[in-house]
Amino acid sequence: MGRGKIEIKRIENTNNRQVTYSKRRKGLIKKAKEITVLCDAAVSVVIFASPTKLYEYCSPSTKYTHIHHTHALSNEIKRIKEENEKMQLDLRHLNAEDITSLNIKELMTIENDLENGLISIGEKRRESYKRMQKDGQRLEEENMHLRYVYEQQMEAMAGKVRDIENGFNHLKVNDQYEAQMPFAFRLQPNQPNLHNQMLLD
Amino acid sequence: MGRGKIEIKRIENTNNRQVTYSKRRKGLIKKAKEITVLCDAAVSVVIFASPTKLYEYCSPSTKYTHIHHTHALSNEIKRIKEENEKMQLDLRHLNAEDITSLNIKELMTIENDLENGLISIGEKRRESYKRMQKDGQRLEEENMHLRYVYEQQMEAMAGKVRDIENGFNHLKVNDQYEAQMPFAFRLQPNQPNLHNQMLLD
DNA sequence: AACTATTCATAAAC
DNA sequence: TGTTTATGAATAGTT
Repeated sequence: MGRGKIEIKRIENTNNRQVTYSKRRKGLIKKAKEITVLCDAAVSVVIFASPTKLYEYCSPSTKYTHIHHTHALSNEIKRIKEENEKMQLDLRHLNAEDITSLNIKELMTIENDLENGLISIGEKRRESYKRMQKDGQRLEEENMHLRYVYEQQMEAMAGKVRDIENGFNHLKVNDQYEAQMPFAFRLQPNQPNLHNQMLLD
Repeated sequence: MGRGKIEIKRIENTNNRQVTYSKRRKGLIKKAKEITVLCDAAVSVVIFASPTKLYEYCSPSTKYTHIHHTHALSNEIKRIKEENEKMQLDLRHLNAEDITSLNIKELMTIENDLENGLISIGEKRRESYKRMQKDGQRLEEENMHLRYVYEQQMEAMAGKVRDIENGFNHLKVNDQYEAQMPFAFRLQPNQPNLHNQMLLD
């Protein structure tokens, strides 16, 4: 749409390319805003123009969603890791002490059996203990599954967020662009462990 | 542009809004692609139509980092999965062996302790059960929390997972996201009386 | 940066 | 949902 039809391929003339970029960038962001308002959709548009210029548009709901998700995901990942450590400690604790405790009970049961001629108590306790452990295992499995699926989310979400962040870092040449960077696409900086581990390859 | 000029405000008629959304989404992404090619710019467009439907466009230049970080994250996921598997093994070990780990030597040792009045059996046993009960409660609470927090994110991001799996540079135009919702979030009723079952004596 | 001829996107209708 | 078409919007080339 213009004085003549153009083929969609890279505009080799630098000046023309810049001019077209400015015009189309403006148009693109205008249309993003329009669809946001007209259709109640959450839209984010991020444009990196080489070499140093960035323009972006985020609808308010997108911004909120991204901030919320990013923050929530970071915290949840951290919490889950801590929880894993705790659980393992608990498990070791169970191994170390409860077994002994159980053995004591068994002994006591046997004593009781010997004294009173009863055999049901020990069996009852054993069953109860088994059931508790089974419940624990079931819950662990359930949690693991939840985490697994959740991690797939993380993969998609955090990867994308980080890409954009890296893209910004890569292109950024001064603080002006830092200021332009949409807050929505920054990972929360208070998760250094998460950050490092994620970047390990 | 169209049969008549329209004001840029939310389209209240649901059907009209949907139609306009489809058309303009298509147009927006087309223009994003065009500016990418024409002007050598990196563009990312993400559109949430509803919590469950997501469309995105990433220019090829943003693809690489995306893939890289997705890969990096999958390693982290792998690590966490292994961690969880370990825990499960520990629990199985507890189930399989500890119940039957009573052996004569231990019995003799404990018997000896009993004879010498060194052990308060009842107290130890109560502590043991209490701890396991607490552990079960904690796991259940965590489970509920995980479900609560993740379910919302799942709904919002399930489509994105599909997008990542299928490739990064395509516009998805099907509406199968709901059907592809992970099974983890088809909630099954938990055993409601776990705590009661855990109680003994 | 403006202008404007032209193509393009799309609102309404079907 | 898809197709058509009249119309307004976007913009390529010009100044």
